[in-house]
Amino acid sequence: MSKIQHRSLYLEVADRVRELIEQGDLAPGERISEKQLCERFGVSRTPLREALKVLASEGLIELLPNRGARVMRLTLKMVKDTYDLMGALEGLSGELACQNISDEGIKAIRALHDEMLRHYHDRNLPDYFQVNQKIHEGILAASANEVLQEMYSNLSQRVKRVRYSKKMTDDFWRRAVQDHEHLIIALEARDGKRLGQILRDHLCNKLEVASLAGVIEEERTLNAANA
Amino acid sequence: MSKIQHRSLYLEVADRVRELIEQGDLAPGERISEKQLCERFGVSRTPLREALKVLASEGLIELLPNRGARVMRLTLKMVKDTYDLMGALEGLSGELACQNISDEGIKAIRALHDEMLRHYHDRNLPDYFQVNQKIHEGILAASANEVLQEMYSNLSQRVKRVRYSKKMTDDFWRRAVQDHEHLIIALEARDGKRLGQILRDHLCNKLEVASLAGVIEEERTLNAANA
DNA sequence: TAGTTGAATTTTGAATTCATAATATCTTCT
DNA sequence: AGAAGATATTATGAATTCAAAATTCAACTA
Repeated sequence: MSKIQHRSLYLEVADRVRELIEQGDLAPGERISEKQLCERFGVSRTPLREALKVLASEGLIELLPNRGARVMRLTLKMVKDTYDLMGALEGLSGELACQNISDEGIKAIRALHDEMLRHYHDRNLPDYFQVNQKIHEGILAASANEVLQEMYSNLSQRVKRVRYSKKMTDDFWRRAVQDHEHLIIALEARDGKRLGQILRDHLCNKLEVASLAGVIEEERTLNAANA
Repeated sequence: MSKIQHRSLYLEVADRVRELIEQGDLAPGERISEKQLCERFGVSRTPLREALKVLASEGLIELLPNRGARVMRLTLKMVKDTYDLMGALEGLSGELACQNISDEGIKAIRALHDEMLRHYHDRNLPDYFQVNQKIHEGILAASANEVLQEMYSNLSQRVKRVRYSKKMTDDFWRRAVQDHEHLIIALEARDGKRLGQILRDHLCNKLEVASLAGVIEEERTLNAANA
């Protein structure tokens, strides 16, 4: 028997709009037409507007009084600030993970780490990225701090759509892997302070930001045309 | 001429409900009646429900499908987790503040610090608390990271209503002041790493949590009666 | 008396309607 | 032709209405 879980319409709508923004179907700075989205989703304006309010409080869109909604436009500074914050949160997750993670949990992360190394040696960037992310998510989960996880995923969502920097110099990559070596050592030693420090300093995020300068700049000029 | 700033009704309502929760007029776990609040505020259900959705996404209330809203019930773990997070955020704010704060800014914080010391020597707890908070807010503002500030104030709001722990042992108080001595030294030396570390370890929050165990426990039994 | 069933009532979810502010279109005039 | 102003259209803000789910409460059964 299937459990009948009737989610509210506005949650469904919010999810759909999040997808549209993430996928880029709704461009940054683009005006969001209520009627258009209503027709697209086949719902009335009431649940749509509720969804928009939620998305605004999540920082994904902005609501201009009497002038509708538009997709939040990311400035370079905003993205930098967000990554700084995510770094701090990861640092905390490291400290807490060391306190709470089980021996099996550590083994699981170690396995991911080894897998990641294989992808590194194969120069398989996509798989490397994916496993890398799994490691960070694993530590986050091991922190056993739900508020932390909630905040992190909100921040992550905000900048998700600009995470398309696929260029990664060999030097940066080597240093990132080096960081991860230290990371796994600290984790296995359950050295929370150390792991926290490593994660805070981990250049992964900053690297992405650096290579993002172009992307954001591009957006800026595009939006200038729009406005 | 007065600037006509017509804020949306739902924002006004959200503010009012936040106040009610903060003040304790709406008790944790208490069911929120839409009709009742509508009559109280003199608005229709539409803006009220929009406000409730926003407050839910802020973590202040929870929405049960088809069963209305209730004020979020704080567990001891939730509060602990939130304070851990706030500590991490303060740590980051310290690092960033050292990079961005002006010499005048440092002087201003120093002035607050000295004022706080006077209140400490006078054993004037309320004023001590207030100035203490101003110092932390000042550092936060000096971080020049708006995303950070936004997130911090959200977390702060969530636990605001349990910040009524007025008992403070002499020993704890002495150590808190000691922390602040180190804090101001690190700030004046613009030693970001150090200031960050101090703020993360600053026991102020943990102290409050410790003394909160009672309050929350009390709530738990109350709610058990409700449910 | 305790527990269960089933209407009556209340409350919530969502669509519709109405009012008002913003935008676009059309005159009119220089 | 182009700018300024008036009018029409459209979009948003908020109240109202309608439908469906939950709650209440009385009657009934064991």
